Amino acid sequence: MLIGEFRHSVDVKKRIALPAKFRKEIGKKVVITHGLDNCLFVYPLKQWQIESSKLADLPIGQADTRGYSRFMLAGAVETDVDSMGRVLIPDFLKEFAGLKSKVVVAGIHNRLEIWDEKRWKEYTAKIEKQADILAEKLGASGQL
Amino acid sequence: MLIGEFRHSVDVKKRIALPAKFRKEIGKKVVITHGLDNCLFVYPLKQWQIESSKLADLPIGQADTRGYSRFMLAGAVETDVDSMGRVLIPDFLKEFAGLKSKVVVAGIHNRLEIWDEKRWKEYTAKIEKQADILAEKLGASGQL
DNA sequence: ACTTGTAGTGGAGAATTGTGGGTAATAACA
DNA sequence: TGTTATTACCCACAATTCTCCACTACAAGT
Repeated sequence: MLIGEFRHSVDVKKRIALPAKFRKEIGKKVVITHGLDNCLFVYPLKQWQIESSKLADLPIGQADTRGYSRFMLAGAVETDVDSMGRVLIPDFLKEFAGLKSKVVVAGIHNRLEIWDEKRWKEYTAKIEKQADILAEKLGASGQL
Repeated sequence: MLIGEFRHSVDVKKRIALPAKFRKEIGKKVVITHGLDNCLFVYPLKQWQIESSKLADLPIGQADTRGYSRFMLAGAVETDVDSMGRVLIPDFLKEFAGLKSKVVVAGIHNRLEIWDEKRWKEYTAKIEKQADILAEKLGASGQL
């Protein structure tokens, strides 16, 4: 289970160090792709196979699902983790997520998320305020 | 069953000693995460697995549930309890809960809660006044 | 009341992690 | 084919984190 929140920086060569805690669980190959809410998703290769097959099963007849699969699949890159536990972020993904120098790497169950630090702060500030309401809602609808 | 309320302090290295009473029941590994009402939840590893599997099942397609799982999962850290029964509090959690020097560690059934002493006093003062009203409400709706 | 044991706090040394840079290899263009 | 630019791999340093040990204070039992 990948959990936790870590602050790292993008170096001049567009590399981001993955937190040491995650390295064992993640392995040597990962897939980085467009995430939701302007972040990047990083899946361990194994997990990616599960996720991408879900996308493959979506009906091709609907414009919405077509668009969504393109968004996720075409935006995906398979990358090696280097010997120091770092991954290289392609330009188009770096730009998509608006990554500046400081980023946040967050573990969300079976994936990592990479956020620009500023956006992360804004997002979490918003969520914190709603957390109790959300908990209430999810509880009421039996999802929690 | 974890019950009781203990006063402790955060040392210069952001460590908090867990009450000796709880150590056996808690074990060597715990997960600390964002709690509701600005405190931190501390789960024994076993209990966490139960809680987190609920979160893992939430749909990724809804903004609400995405936000809530980020709040709980990215806000969580798995930590070892050191040989003296202490846990390390990461910066972002310490800040979230507004922990100063003095904290309160409270046992709530199957988890611990860590509160800043000042906030705890304010909160309990408020709740004490309402306790009979709350009991009434819960009784009326058949929950108690 | 004294002694013994346990619990809470603080500090120092050691190991690990994060980040930057340097060199070699590959690719592209002239 | 030679030269340049970009990418990949590896090493080293610096800062942070972890682990272990010691001291003090409170509590309990004799």
